[in-house]
Amino acid sequence: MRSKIAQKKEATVVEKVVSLAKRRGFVFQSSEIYGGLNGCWDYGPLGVELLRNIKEEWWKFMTFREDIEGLDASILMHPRVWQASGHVDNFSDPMIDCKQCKSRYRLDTLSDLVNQKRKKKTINALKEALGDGNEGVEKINSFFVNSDAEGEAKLDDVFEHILEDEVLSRLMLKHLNCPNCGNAESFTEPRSFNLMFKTFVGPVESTENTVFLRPETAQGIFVNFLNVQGASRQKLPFGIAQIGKAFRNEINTKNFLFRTREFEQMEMQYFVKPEDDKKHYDTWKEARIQWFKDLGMTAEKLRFHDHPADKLAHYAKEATDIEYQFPFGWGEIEGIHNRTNFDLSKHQEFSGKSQQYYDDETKEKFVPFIIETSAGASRSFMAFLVDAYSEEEVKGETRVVLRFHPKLAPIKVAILPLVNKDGMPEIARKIEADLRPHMKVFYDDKGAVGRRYRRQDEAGTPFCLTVDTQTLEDNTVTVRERDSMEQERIAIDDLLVHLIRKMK
RNA sequence: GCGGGAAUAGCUCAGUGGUAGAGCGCAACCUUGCCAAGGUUGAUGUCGCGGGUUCGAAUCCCGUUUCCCGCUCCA
Repeated sequence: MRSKIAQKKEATVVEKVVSLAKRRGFVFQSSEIYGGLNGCWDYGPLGVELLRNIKEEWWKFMTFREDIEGLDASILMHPRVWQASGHVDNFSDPMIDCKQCKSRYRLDTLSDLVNQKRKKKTINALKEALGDGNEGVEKINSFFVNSDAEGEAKLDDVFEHILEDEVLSRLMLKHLNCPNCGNAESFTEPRSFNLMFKTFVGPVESTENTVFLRPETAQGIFVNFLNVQGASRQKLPFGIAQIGKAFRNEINTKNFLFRTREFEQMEMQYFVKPEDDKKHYDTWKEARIQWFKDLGMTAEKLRFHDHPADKLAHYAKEATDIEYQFPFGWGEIEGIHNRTNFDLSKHQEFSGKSQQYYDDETKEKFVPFIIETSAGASRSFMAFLVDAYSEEEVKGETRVVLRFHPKLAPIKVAILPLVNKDGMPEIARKIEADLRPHMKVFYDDKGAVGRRYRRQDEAGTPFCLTVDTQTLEDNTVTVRERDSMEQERIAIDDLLVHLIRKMK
């Protein structure tokens, strides 16, 4: 158990990182000069490099192999896609909250929590409040008359009908006490929590022109399954990888980049024979956590969180999250799911187009199973950033270092003339020009060299090259390593090879 | 969506009704001799935003936005 002091200290780590992120140009708040936009963030000069490097490493990991193809699907898709996927239906349920005890209820299941006696009392109270001859009362009476249900079920039926009526449900909720805490008049207005952003195709804002910003990139892969398979002549098992933005109209945003309304996903959907699902699921599960470790993320701060069978999503047979221990607690950075043939079957059903795969060996047609690896690029960014952040005491001063893996570091090498004279700047500029085509470099000749080192530490630059007096004599420079602060002398001619080797 | 806290220079913060401040950072020039510590000069604020009270508001009141924490939610 963590103490309050420990929690407080941990909380400040996020604050420090947010502060550093802004100061050094990793992350800015969106539309800051207008007061910001809730849950949206912009990646600055260093941030965009880090994010690109993360995505680049993922892309190479996924597609530099024989059995995975790349894809970049449109963000806007046919609205039927989201009906087939279940996103439209599953997330349009109106909800209410109890202001007293903070319980949340789905309006369509609220009836189950209210007993007969209470229902009767509530309906009567509603009718009384409306008054005789009122339209609403007549409507309620017609619910009774038209209900096919018998006996007690009839009351349930009517109660549910009232809840489904937009006007009557609001009125009835005023007479219904919270099933949990029993308080009266403590419900909020019913609200729909559809997580998808809507917009319109074409200039007319009408229902039939409504499309959604995708809430996940996966569906773009699923609907292109046969296109990709045919074009690439792949055979099962094979995967499709995609990186792209997705949008969810979250109720609450939270924890810096962790829960945002616009975010980026790195998804790879692996299509397999149904009987091989377990094997591939296990393989990908291990491969994905190893990826984070190989890029320097602290192994002790990574774990699996397997979803128990009774809490699986409607499409999943088996699921796990890769979680990172953020300062605010464990949080998912990637999900690995066995999605079965749910998605392709649904699209087959809704589109009327066969999504079956023909196996030449067994001469069988079937809808493949899908093993999904779905990583959050934005969340990974935050995890890598937080994980890299460190402070240490050096001669009584605090040294702030971002210990990025060299592959992820926004700037790979800083080139520093020790002093701005004796021809050192000229040599340093020459080195800069030679290295720049190969990697992101930064030239700095301002102020004392120690200060320049520290500035690079804060940006996470793994190597600093310093041109000094000895350079003038033997054409070597010092290569200063970020984490150890140790230096070695390397001949200028060997620099490129040396650095590339160091960055592996 | 509910409750609590916060918002003043790029960052960290002081400023309880009377001229907008400090440290660090940043920029220019000088000086340099390997880990943020020399010198000189300089820039930067609608005190989150909008109303109100007041002769006068960063300060008091109301609203609002954003961030953080807790609850809730997270297919």
